[in-house]
Amino acid sequence: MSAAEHLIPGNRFLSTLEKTRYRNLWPGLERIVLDADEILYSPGDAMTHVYFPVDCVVSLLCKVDENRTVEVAMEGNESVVGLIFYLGGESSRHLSVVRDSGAAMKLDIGLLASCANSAGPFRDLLNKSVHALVSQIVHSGVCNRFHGVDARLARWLLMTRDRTGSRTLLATQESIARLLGVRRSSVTAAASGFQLQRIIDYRRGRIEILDERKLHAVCCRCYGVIKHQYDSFLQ
Amino acid sequence: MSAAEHLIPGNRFLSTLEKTRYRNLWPGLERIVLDADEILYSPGDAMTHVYFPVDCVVSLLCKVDENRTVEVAMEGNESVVGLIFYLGGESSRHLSVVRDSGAAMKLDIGLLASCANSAGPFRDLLNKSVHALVSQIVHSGVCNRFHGVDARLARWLLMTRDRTGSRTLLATQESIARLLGVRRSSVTAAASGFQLQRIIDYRRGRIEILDERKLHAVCCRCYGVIKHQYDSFLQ
DNA sequence: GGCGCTATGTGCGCAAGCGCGCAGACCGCC
DNA sequence: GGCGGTCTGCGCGCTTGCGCACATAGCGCC
Repeated sequence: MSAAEHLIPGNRFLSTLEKTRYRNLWPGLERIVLDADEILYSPGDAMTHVYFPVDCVVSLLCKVDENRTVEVAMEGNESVVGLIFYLGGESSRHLSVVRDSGAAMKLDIGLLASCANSAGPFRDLLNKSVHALVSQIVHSGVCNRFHGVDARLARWLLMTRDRTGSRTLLATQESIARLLGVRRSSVTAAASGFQLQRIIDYRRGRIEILDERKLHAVCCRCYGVIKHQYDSFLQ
Repeated sequence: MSAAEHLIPGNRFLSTLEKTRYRNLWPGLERIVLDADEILYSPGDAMTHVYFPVDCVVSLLCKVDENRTVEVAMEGNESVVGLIFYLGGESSRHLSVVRDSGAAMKLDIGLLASCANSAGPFRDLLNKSVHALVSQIVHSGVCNRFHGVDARLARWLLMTRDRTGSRTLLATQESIARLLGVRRSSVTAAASGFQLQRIIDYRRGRIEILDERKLHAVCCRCYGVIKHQYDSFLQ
């Protein structure tokens, strides 16, 4: 079984690339499993690989102060993790951590660089991915600044759902609060409200989305804007 | 007089590029003056040029709602305006507006693309510029979310100062408030405090920085983090 | 010199969210 | 079955910043 057959239902970047019949990358792709809380890149670390998530979710984090580290972007099956911070040199300046464990394709950064070296569908897709991630970062920042906790929690749930492909998410209110940069009790309040409206159901670190339509209604437009950026060029 | 002689004391990207003896770009560079409030890119517009600011300042803006549009990044002599949003295709998805009028070098995007097509110092610098801008966007977002108006105003003043090269800035409290995404009276309060401490002096749209050291003390670390990203690879 | 526009100063009530602390509830495990 | 750790519910006072409105002051212009 070739690498291609593995990844068709997996990472959307690779699926899209496949349609262009571009195959230089495939011999270098290795399927692995990423565990939760695994640190992919840490500021100053040499970057040796990039990752194409299949059903894991990776958080791009930014340290605020000694006890706060917030999520500035969420990467999953639509993304190439590590790409953007590879641009500036061999080392990362940012922190990427696996939030939900799952499968991913791993690629040596040397092969990535040599394939990206010449113009073509691969480089085009990489550029568009950078663009989309930047848009996500912009809109996350704006959303976190101007929208209430309810809307942000809804966006977070929907974005996570899209990336794992599952209506059931594993996350405590405490962990969500850390990522959103709010108090745990603010998440409790929002989540309790959602529970009452039968939008979600949860118990001890397990959240189930019951009514996606209502979730969209609570959510701000940021979700749609971010999603559209990816959908516009990915399969 | 060649283009080179013009730009040595001007745009830091071009100055840094000049040291590598890379000169393919120069025939295409045209010195122009950008006026305040000029819109360089608007969502959906075709992008035909990029700009290397000399002493003008360009705001990258994001629309929040009908009556709010906030600044997500500030670009000046350290930057290549338009680069990042050119990556994803021929049209911009974001809004770039000239905030402070001044000189800039203008370059056709076709020439940019053909020069960036082959590996070399130019492409390296472009990549690092993208990286630095992304870092700026990340830290602006975090700063706007977690830090008080005082610290953010101080950061904004220092960043603008760095880009214009002048201790005197032209901006009303109203315009600053719109960019920071806060009420005008919040800016008034912060600015009045600074005035009392003899950090700045202002009158009707004209702000003078009196004591840069004190301004640094009020400011959060975000300023230094963002600045370091650029200083680490630019002359 | 006076008019008018625009920039700045200030006050008020209000809402969201913070930091803290504690109580209760759930679940795994021995 | 009982214990302990973790996750969730909730209450308290407090700070920051919002939205609005109105008063004053500086500056350009005729």
